[in-house]
Amino acid sequence: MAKGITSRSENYSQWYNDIVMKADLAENSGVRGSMVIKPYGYAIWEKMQAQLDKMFKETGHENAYFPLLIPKSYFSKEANHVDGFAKECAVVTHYRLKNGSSGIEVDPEAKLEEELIIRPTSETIIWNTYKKWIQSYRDLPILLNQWVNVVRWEMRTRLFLRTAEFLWQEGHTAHATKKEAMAETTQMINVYSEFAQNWMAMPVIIGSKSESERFAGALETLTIEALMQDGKALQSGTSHFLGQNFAKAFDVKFADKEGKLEYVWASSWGVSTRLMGALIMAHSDDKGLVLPPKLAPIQVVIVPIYKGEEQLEAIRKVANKISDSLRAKNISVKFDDRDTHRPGHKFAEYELKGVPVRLAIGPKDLEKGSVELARRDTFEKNFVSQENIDVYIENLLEEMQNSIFEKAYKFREEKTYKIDSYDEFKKQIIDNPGFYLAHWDGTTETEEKIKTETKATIRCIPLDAEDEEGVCMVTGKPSKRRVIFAKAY
RNA sequence: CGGGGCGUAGCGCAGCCCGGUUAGCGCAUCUGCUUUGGGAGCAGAGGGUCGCAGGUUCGAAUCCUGCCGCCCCGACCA
Repeated sequence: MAKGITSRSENYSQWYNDIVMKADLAENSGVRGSMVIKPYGYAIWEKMQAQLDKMFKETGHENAYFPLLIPKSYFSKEANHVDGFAKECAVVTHYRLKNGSSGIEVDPEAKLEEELIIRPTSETIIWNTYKKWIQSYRDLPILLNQWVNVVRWEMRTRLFLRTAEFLWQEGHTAHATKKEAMAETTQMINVYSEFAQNWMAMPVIIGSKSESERFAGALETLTIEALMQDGKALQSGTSHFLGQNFAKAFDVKFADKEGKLEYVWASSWGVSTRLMGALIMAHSDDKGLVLPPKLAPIQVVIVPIYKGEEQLEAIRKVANKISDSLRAKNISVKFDDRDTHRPGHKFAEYELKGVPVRLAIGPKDLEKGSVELARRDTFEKNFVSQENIDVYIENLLEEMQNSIFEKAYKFREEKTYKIDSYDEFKKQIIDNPGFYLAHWDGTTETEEKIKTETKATIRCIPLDAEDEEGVCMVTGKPSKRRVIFAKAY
């Protein structure tokens, strides 16, 4: 029995919190909604970052950095964009403190002429900059990304899933044609999908957002949607086709080959530390975190079981040899020879932290030339030979990566239903949450009605959905394809 | 911002209703010995502005007033 982890069936959100805390991923800070990401949690994020960054660069993008503080006036330039973000902006109004009667206070003398907004996203400051960079079609495309923190003053926050300050990357591209900007938007949602599925072992559905769920200022929002173990959907990454909205707002024009002035076409795309939440909820169990091997900071841990210094030394020799052979294959290993904790404690701890493979080496193994190998995802344990164990583990990690994906995929398939009756839908979405494929008449009113009555929203209109003639489950009006409804985080 | 709950040791809590010696318990920490193939045992030790400010009282963690903070549920959202 895991010490102090609430089971999923008992209280899912408590289970989630317990994992985050007990696996040492993050904790709340003194500021509501702002979290401290602890070393182990940050190590996972770094692995995600490294891979995504590589994929961005492989698709021709470069990294840059734009400032944290954005003049308030920039926000008023794109009407939809302001509407979307105005309610959740942190605003800097002063630049100095002083000693007052009741301690340190804001110096009223030091009021800013123009207030500064702490970026909730960077379209405005970036397009203000692009204006200076773009004159001709020869300056295009611009393909930039930045890894930064942003602040959105959310009313209710949850570790990783929704925090007031979060880490993310935001890509911002500028193109000469609509076609190219659209292609970029699609390319990047595919990059996210590939990352989610191949690295996070998390199946996702690619789709476009309905108008009401679209990014503020976008003409089209593509999304990857994943299903969590409680049957709720998590939007895990988005890629936006911004049309010429920001170019118009910031007056960014370029001369095309004929010398005609045209507005620039844009895309933006991002994933955040919310992916950590997705990773946790997609795979973990009542014993703790389950990590796909490709994102595990420690892939193999070796726990010695010994009596006395002499035996530990003998085990250390074997452990070092195994570690060296694994590291030669780029597999991360930790030999935990702490004398302050007993083996059982360590076993539980590494299960909690989701280390994929655990080796235990004791006197029996020294005799037999074996090790005890336990895999985190299935809890299977067996004794394997020390001979060629590096090859064995290399294959095993790959198998686990696949098997974790398969499990999540199977779960999603089991929780995906076609539904045609609205009455049935209302009942099922509560009793048996999951992805519901239903016909919808395409109107915001119907979408709104469903949201009010069931709390379910349209997660996306899947890109690969087959055409299927049908009628809207609410209004009976004609529909050409099914969309995905679910309750969402 | 509306509804509910809670602030007592690093963490989790009891005590408060019904005021009364030195404010307890579990986990964690420290020391020592024994232990080590699934979260060790025993013995001892350290650690508190009882959220803050007033008030009532001979006496306040406990009663009263005000303030602050946090958590949960809703509206908002990656």
